[in-house]
Amino acid sequence: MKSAIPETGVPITPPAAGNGSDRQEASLHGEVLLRLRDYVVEGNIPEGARVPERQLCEMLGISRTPLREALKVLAAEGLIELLPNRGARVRQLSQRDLEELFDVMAGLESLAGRLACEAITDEEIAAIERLHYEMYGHYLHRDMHGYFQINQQIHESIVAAARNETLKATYANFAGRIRRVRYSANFARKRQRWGEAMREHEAILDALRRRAGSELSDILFQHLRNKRSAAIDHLAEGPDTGLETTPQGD
Amino acid sequence: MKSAIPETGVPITPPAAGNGSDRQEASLHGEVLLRLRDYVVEGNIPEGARVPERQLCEMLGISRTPLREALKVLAAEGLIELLPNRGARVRQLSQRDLEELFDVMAGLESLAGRLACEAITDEEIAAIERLHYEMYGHYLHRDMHGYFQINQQIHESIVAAARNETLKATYANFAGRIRRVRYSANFARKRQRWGEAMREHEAILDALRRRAGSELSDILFQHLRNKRSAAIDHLAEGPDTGLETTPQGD
DNA sequence: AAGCGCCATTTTGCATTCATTTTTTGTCTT
DNA sequence: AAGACAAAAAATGAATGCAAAATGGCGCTT
Repeated sequence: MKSAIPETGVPITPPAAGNGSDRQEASLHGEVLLRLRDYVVEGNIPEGARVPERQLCEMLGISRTPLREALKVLAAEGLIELLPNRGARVRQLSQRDLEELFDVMAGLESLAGRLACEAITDEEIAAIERLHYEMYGHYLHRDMHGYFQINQQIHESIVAAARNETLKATYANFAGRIRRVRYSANFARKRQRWGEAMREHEAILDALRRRAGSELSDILFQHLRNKRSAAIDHLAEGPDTGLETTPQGD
Repeated sequence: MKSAIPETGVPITPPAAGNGSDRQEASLHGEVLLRLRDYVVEGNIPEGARVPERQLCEMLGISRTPLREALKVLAAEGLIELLPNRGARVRQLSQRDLEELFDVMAGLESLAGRLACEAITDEEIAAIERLHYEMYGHYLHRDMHGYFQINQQIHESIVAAARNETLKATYANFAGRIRRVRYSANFARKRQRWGEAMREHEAILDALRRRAGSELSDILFQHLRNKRSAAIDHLAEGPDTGLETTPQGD
């Protein structure tokens, strides 16, 4: 019995207990869903690894019914896949899958930019500008971790400015799928892309200030497309060289 | 006991029976999922209506376990919503929700157009041209039904040409959510939009022939945006006037 | 007669149990 | 010793059972 799951037997906090995390979810299956999703996204389960329900039940301290409900949802979200009679496995993403995901993400951000131009306030733009300069600081200090942190915040700000909850939820879903790969592959952006990306970000800000919707849409798509190439290339080459590090990013 | 569901007690065909529809799905919950999704999308359940599990079980001839699994998935897909301890109801879409959905659809089609330009073959373009002329015929004959049928095929062809299964699946999901509203509201496009839409379609074809990705992206977004206005306006005014008819369409 | 509160019924949420299917293990044959 | 077959063990899929919450109805109060 080789368990694919590293033992972190932390049972679900009883519903009554003060929920440390502020997201309350009365039902058990809801709680399980949130926990399992994070667990998978954070890469705690190896790709394609078999995940016996029983083991997850013990780990979460629940019965199989709510667990199976959560698994079905995760499968619908594209994080895992359910082979009939053969259990759930973490979805293995081919290179092609990743390319597709990146392109859809690019499309969503592109849309977000276009919509943002219709509704964004000057204050929001100012906030993004501040983030931009903060990121520039990280860039100058060669602080990749800080850089990607801010980078992600910028992109999320744009999505938020689009004023479209449906888009936001969809974006979050795809971001999760990709993040899962990031965590496990621990891949980095190329150094050489750094300066380029900074310039692109300036163009993004510029278009945003001018509320140039379709222009921003174009820039964002290309920006993400470039990232896609870098990321995919890196994955194809194999994991980290040790020269660059990154925990997560945009 | 007022049932929200019109009685169409057609139990699920036993797994052994020759599956008339070619989509085979061994597991019961999978079958239930497909059936229920169609059932909801086709508008058989009134908006916001309460749907007792028991009743659905009888209708489908199964026990509650697989049904509940299917409900969770449908909730994740956004078709229904599950209130804790208070059952499932068909998701009620506010006007704002619809606007958001249309915008996301516009973004997805816009992306599809952009990607399609990278990979579409001359044959595929020729096929779309044929559809276009066929649609033009329906337009001349004032045949709205035929018109929308072909219209939908055109948009689906573009999505198919994008060569992105992830995008295609996401597109299908949102299309389902919107179609549900279409079925129940039975709303129509304005007559006045017809000519305009035809012109836009010609521009789409033109950009596609030139493989002008970002241009096509722009045109498609605007095209869908215009439709959005027409559709939302119509919904706001209230259902059909009787002058125009439409079963479904893009 | 209208409003409020209590109790019965229904319904949901989860655990447990049962039936298949898959996987593993052990043995036998060659 | 290697491969194949068969039986045992385990895992999945679905149904049933049980506790808690919600809905509805009834009587009571004012």
